[in-house]
Amino acid sequence: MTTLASDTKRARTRQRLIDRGLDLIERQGYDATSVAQIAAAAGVTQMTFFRYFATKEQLVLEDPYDPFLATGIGEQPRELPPLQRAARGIRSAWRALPEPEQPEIRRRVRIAARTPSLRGAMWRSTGNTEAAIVAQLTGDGTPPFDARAAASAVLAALVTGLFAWADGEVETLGAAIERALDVVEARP
Amino acid sequence: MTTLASDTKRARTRQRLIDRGLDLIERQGYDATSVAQIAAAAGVTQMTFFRYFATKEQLVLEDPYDPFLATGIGEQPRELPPLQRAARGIRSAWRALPEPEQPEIRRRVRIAARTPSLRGAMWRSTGNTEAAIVAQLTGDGTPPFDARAAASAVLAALVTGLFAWADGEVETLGAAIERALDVVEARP
DNA sequence: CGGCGAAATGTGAGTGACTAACATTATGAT
DNA sequence: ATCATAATGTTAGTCACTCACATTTCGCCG
Repeated sequence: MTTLASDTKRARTRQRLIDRGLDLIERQGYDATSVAQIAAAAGVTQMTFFRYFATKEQLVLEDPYDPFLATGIGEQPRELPPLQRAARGIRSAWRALPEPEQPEIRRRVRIAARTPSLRGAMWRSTGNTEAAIVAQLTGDGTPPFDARAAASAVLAALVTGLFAWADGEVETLGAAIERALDVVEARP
Repeated sequence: MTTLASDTKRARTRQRLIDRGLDLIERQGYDATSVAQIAAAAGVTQMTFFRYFATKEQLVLEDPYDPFLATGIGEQPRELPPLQRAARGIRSAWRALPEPEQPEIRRRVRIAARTPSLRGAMWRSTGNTEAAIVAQLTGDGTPPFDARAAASAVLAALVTGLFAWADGEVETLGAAIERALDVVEARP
């Protein structure tokens, strides 16, 4: 069992699928690019593609989200309503995070932003993060209904910010996130 | 051109597809129910199904949303931040609306809430409403980025409320919407 | 160094959503 | 009764995705 070498090969094949796949999709569009085509471009079979990615969507939607975003919520003052606690918590968690490698993420997000079917899928892919936020909020005593409403609202704003960033509307990923959170946190 | 009579037949076939389709899906689950099965149950061909519904999703997702929800936003005071304007506007538009026929909507929403692939599709199906809200907000002078962030956040909370209602967690549709808006509007 | 075993990949057949071109039936107005 | 048109059917195809089974690759151990 040669874990190291085979892991290396696995990783290489996987990366080839991603590189060739994103290339093709950027050139032709997501819907116009077939899995067979991507697999062929990576020198591999359709079947192998599906051994690495359960669906065609997942090639693009390596979710840029992270349940880690929820970790800052517990530290927020309890007097704040859940929406503010979530927003502030995410802001502080984000600031504590090292800048992620943006070029790859940006390719993916730009594709997702331009492909209607993927915009919906993106929403679904935030499921883990949403659950983590909800768990933090309910742990603080927020009723589940309110926790879910607040978590989904904050994440929706974040996704919107991501799309704006991928479109070049905002300079940096950080700026997009901060601004999206500003909108959510704004007080009358 | 017998518009009236043929429209009647069209409407009947369509309704048969909806009734039989929702029946089957409720019993077997969305993924386990094939279009061919639904069509057969409605005494019709697969091809005919697709002449009435572009996709299988659309049988369930006759969107319960309505761009009409955006109409109340213009009346909100300009000093409010966009998130509050959107939430208050939707609240007043909703109150002005006659109670929709809930049983049918509830069937659909319950199915959507239980089917992961449909949860994502539901998000996409709010597109029209979101655009209407964004238009209202930008018309009031809100920058597009902020308008989109606020609109998506409010709608996300609304969808969450809808799901809770379909799950029986909240008594009435109206209560679910009001409460979701409460969470979004809450001030620190 | 030669073969063993597991990981990686391939093959072939099948299902189900969806599309397009073309043929057929049904229906209501004249 | 007839005729245009709406409604439906037929057939054949593409593409995402699955399953069962066969084959290759490759490091490791005797």
